[in-house]
Amino acid sequence: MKIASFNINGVKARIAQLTAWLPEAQPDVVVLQEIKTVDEGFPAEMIEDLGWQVWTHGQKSWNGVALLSRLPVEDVRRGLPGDDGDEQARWIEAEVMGARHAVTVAGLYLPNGNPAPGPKYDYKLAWMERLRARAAALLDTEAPVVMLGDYNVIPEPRDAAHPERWVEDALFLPETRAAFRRIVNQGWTDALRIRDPHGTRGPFTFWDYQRQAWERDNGIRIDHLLLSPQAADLMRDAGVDRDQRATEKPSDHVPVWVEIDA
DNA sequence: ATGGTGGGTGTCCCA
Repeated sequence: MKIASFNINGVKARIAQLTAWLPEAQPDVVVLQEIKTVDEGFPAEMIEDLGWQVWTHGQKSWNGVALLSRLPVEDVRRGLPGDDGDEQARWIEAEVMGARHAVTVAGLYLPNGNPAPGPKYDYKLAWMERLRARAAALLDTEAPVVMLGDYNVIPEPRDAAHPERWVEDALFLPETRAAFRRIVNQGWTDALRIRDPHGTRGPFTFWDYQRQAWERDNGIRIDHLLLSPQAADLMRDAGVDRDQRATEKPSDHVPVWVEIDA
C-alpha cells in the first residue's frame, strides 16, 4: 500500500498537476492539504474519473484537507478531537483496507503559527497538544497507523538548507520542535528520516515561492510521515517526489510517500 | 531592514 501526502496550495489552481501526478505516482491512498475550498467546490469528478474515491473536509478560502483512495475505505472521521469550537478544517482520518491489513490513515495540516509569539502561535501549540492526545489514542489501537501531512515543523537543523534563518520562525522555535518530539517519542517512526538516518541535509519537501528558493535549493523538510510501530514493521520504502516542484505552476510543497506491506 | 511570490473570491488575509 503506497500512501502519499501532498499540500497542493489550492486544489482548483493545482488540478492539472494533481491529475497528472496521480497516474504517474500510482499511490493507493492520498491525503491533501490546503485544498482551499468548501466541499462543493472540490473537483471530485475529475479525480473519480481516474478511479479514485474522494472524501473532503473543506473550508472557504483557507485550509481544508481531503482523502483519496483506490482501496476500500471505512469510517471517515473529520476534525481533530479536543475542541468543539475549532472551525479550521485540518484533519481527516479513515480505515483503508489493504489486502493483508486494515491501515488507519490520518491526514493533517498543522497550523503555521506565524507570527510568534502571538495568538496564531498559541493556536499552533494548542493544536499540537490536541494532536499529541489523538496520536496517543491511535497508538493504543495497536493497528498499523500512518499519520502524515504538512506538520509545519522543521524538526532539526539538518532539515533546513539555512537553519539560522529560521530561528525565530514558528516552524523552528524550540517549543515547536519540543512539541513535535513529544509526539514522535510516543513511539512513532519518522519514515523519511529513518530512510537516511545519518543524512546531513534534507530531504526537503517545501521551497518558498520567493527569492528563487527552488533554484537555490533553499528548502525545508516540513511534510512528514509518522508510522506506528505496527506500520513501521511493514515499511518497504519512503520518498519525496522532488521533481514535482519543477512542474508548470507548482505548489510550494511536493508529495511525500511511504510504501507499507499491507 | 526590506520585500520578494502565490492562492483565494479577495479590494486584504494567509502562507
